[in-house]
Amino acid sequence: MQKSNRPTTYGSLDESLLNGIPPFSMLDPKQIRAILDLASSRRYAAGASVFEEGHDADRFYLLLDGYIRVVRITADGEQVIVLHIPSGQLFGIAKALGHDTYPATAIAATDSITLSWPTRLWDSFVAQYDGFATQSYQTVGARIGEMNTRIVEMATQQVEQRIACALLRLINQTGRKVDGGIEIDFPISRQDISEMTGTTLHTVSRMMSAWEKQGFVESGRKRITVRDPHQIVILSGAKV
Amino acid sequence: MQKSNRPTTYGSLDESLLNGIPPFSMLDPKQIRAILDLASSRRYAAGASVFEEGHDADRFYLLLDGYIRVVRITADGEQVIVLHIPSGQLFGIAKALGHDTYPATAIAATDSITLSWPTRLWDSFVAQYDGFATQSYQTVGARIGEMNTRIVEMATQQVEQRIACALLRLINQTGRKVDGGIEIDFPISRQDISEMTGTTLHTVSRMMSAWEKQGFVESGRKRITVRDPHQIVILSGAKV
DNA sequence: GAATTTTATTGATCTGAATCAAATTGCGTG
DNA sequence: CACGCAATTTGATTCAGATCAATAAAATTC
Repeated sequence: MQKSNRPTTYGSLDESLLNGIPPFSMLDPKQIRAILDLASSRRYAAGASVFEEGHDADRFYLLLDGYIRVVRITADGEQVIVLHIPSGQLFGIAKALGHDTYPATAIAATDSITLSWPTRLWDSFVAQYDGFATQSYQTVGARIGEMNTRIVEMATQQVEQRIACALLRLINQTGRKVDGGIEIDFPISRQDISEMTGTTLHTVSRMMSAWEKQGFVESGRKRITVRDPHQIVILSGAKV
Repeated sequence: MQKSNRPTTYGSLDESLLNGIPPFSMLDPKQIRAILDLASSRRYAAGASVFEEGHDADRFYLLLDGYIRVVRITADGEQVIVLHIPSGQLFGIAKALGHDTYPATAIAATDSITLSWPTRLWDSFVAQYDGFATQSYQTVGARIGEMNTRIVEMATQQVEQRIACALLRLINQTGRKVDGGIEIDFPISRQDISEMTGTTLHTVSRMMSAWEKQGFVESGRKRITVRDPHQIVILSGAKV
C-alpha cells in the first residue's frame, strides 16, 4: 500500500511479489516462477500513461505498487475518470473481453510499478493455471458492479450525494488509516473529484469547504482526509 | 427479430434455435443437441421479470426472442435502465463474473422467450465447448464498453444530447427499418427514455415534441420512429 | 527568493432542467 | 360505448449547479 521507490527490476523477479495476489493465489511456486520469467517490470512516474485509449492492446498489466487512474477523453477534450485501480489488480485486459484496442487510457496517479505480459499469453495463462480465469473475471465483475453503481448515482443523485459517494468509494478502496480519520492514499485534486462525479471543480471546492467547516473532512492541496466517515455516509444518501 | 407467439416448448427443442448465435456458433450439431437437452425454455409476457436483483443467481439465460430490459432500483424507489438486451444474447451470467446473486433485475420489454441452464453448468460449457468462453466474454466486453459510454455521456453531456444518444443506441441495437425511417422494435415510453438518460419524462416529452415538429422523429404511445437519423446524430454531439 | 505555474477558494450571475400543475389523448375493459 | 387508467403534452415557476470572474495560497523553477 505505501509508496515504494524500488528501482525498475531487471532479470529475475522475486517470487514473493505475487504472493496472495488473487489471480495467482492458487498457484505453486514453480508456476509463479514461470509466470514471472515471462513478465516485464516497469516503473511509471506519477502522471505518466501506461497505455492510451485506442492503441493496440498488445500487453496486459498487473499493478504491483501505486495507483492507476483509468480515464476517457471526450471529443471536445473533457476528461472523465472511469475507475481507480489499487495495487494487486490486473488491468488493461482488453483482449480478454474481446477488444483489440484499449478502450480507455491508464495513467499512474502516483509513482507506480507494473508487471506486464504480451496479450497472446492471456489464453495460455487461462488454460494452464487453474483459477486464473475465474479470479480475473471476478475482478471484471467487481468493476462492472462499480460502473453500474456509478450510472445509477449519476442518473438519480444530486451532486452533493455523488461527491460523498465518490469519497466513500475512494476511502474504501484506497484509504489509509491516520489518526483521527482515513486519508486517501494518493494525490487527488478537486478537479479529479469533479471528473469522477461529472461536476465542476468549483462545486467540489464549495462542497469540501462546507464539509470542512462542519468537521467532516480535512483537506489540503491534492490531499483529502475524511474525519467523520459516518457523516459522509449520511450525506451520500445511503438507504435508511 | 419479430414478435413470436410460439408456445412454451416442452421436451425436445429444435436444433436450429441456436444456429449462428455467437456463443454457440462454433459448435457441431451433436454438441448443440447436448446443450439443448439441458436447457429449459420459457415464455415471459411483456412486463414480467425473468430474475430479480439480489436473488440467488441459480440460472443463466439466452434470449431467443423478444427484448429484455435490465434495470436497477434505488433505495428510494427510482428505476434506472442499465441495458437493453436484444435476442440472441446471453444474460444473467452473474456467476461467470464472480457474483452469487444477480446484480440487477431483468424484465421482459416485449413478450419474450428464453432458454436457461443451471449456473453450475457454466463451467462445464466453458471447459467443453471451444469458443464459448471467448464469445461470451466478448459480449461482456461490449456491455462494459456501453456502460462506459453511458458514464461519459452522463458526466459530460446535456440532456438533449443524452436523449439523442439513447435513441441512436436503441435504433442501432433494436431498430427495424420501416418506410421512411427506423422504428424501435419494442414498446418504449417517455418514462423509459427518461430512465435511460437520467432525466424526467416531462423533459423527454418536450424534446420529442420539438424534434417531431422539425420532422426528425415521429412518435406515438410507446412507439418511436426516427425519420432522420442523421439529424439525431448531429444533436447527439458527435465529434465533427 | 523572486517569478511562474498549479491548485484552491469564493462571490455574482445565469440558465437548463426539475418540479409543480393541469389538461388532453389513447387504450383496454367491464 | 362509456368509464377509468396510463401515457403524453404543455405551461408556469423554481432552483441546483454551471459559468463567469477574481483572488489567494501553495508548489516549482530558475
